[in-house]
Amino acid sequence: MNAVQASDSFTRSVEDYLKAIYRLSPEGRPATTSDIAQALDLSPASVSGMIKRLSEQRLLDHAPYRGAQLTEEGRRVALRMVRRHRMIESYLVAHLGYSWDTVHDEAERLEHAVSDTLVERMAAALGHPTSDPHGDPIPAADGSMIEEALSPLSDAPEGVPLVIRRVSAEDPGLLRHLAERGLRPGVTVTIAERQPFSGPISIAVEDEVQVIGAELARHLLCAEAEGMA
Amino acid sequence: MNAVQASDSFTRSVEDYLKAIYRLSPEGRPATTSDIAQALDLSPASVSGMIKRLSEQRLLDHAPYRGAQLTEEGRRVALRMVRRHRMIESYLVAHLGYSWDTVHDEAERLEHAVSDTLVERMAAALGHPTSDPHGDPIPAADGSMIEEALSPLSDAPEGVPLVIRRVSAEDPGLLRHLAERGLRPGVTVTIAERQPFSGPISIAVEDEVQVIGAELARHLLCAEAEGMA
DNA sequence: TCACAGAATTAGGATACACTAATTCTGGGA
DNA sequence: TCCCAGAATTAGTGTATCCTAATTCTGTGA
Repeated sequence: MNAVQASDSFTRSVEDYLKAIYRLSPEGRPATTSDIAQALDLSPASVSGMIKRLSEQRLLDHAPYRGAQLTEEGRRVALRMVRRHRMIESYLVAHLGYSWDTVHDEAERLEHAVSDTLVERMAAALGHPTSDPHGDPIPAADGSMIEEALSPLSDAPEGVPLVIRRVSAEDPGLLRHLAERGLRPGVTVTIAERQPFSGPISIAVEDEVQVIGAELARHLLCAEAEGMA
Repeated sequence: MNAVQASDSFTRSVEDYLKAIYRLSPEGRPATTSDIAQALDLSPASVSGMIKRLSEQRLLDHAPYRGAQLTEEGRRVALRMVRRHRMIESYLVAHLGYSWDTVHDEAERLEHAVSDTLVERMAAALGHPTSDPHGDPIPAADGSMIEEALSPLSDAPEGVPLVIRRVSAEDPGLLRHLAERGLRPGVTVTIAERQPFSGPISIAVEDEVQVIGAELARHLLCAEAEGMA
């Protein structure tokens, strides 16, 4: 009862830092102080201070001027927050009438307040989903997560049927725009024609042809449509 | 845009103080520093300090050594917290499998994190209930609340059919004990016999006769059973 | 190789809230 | 009326987190 955390209670700030660092280190590479500061809208000086404190608590590994990366324990906490966030989003959309463009902020606050019990009750009510309304994978309670390799629609070849699996965006306006066009996870699309130089892309979406910008297409992460069943 | 709050965001501590003071001033009489300290498990010195700060924010009226009472604004905030707490408890019991003895702590944390939108969505999902699983009245969104005059079962006359309306207790063990005996809001009971000197009370509960202590009976708030329909 | 721009850290302060210890006030008996 | 026990407040600290300003480090281009 010494090195081990009393249980699992961290301040809201600590949870936010760990989650941000998790998001900023895709391959476990260290996250920089300024990236963390930008992600959390704090000054770099504040981030330096917090990194030092979190290192002392063995939630981060940190060599001065070399960025910070999560320890095993830090990663565990971060993944728990990600699970909470995505499970809460899923629940609010499925049972309380939220739309995917309005659910983020609510989840952002609730994730710090829910108990593990509540998260598991929501999971059960949803049938233990493995992805959230944006298609982002939900880590399992043990921290494991299945990450499918996906490519942005902007890079996909013409003529091949693709399934939108994830929509990687938080901006409500953008999400609403996509929803209005039926561009959401699970939908099958085929690129009809792509203009060169990152120009607009014509896509067939469920019998309709739409033209979208390359910028938008970058947010749509797809897999090749297969028999699957 | 000066005396008026930016919007409606207070710290968790502030919300807890206001809620506690609300509960401690049934008739708007000032709550004492030591009562607040006891309710929140804080030192009286800390409470003195916070009372001063809340007075400056015009959430409390306070004359030194004379206790604190809510201002109109303070009362509004307190009632909003009470609504949240009771609505959350109702929702968790109705939709997420919580029992009335385990729901309090979860609600205590969530009430600081939910948005008004979420509270109203839960209210709608529940059909706008006016009381929570313990029978406590839920203030309306505008702060109005119907409080029925009730008397404890321990004081009720023999032979008169009574409806349990509220169970005023938080202790999980006590609540479980009552639930096991079918003593919950909405149930009709009749006192068969009362022992003198605060002795045990025999009651008929839905065709069964039970004997409970006067202490327990004090937590059961009842109204006379009437036609009602 | 070395200076310098930009990144990171340290220094020094502020705020919110908690605590213990010391002090002050209030109201009720003698 | 006056004293004193208990309640309340003030004084002085500590922790967590943020900030701005000053300083230090790192890596890159000449």
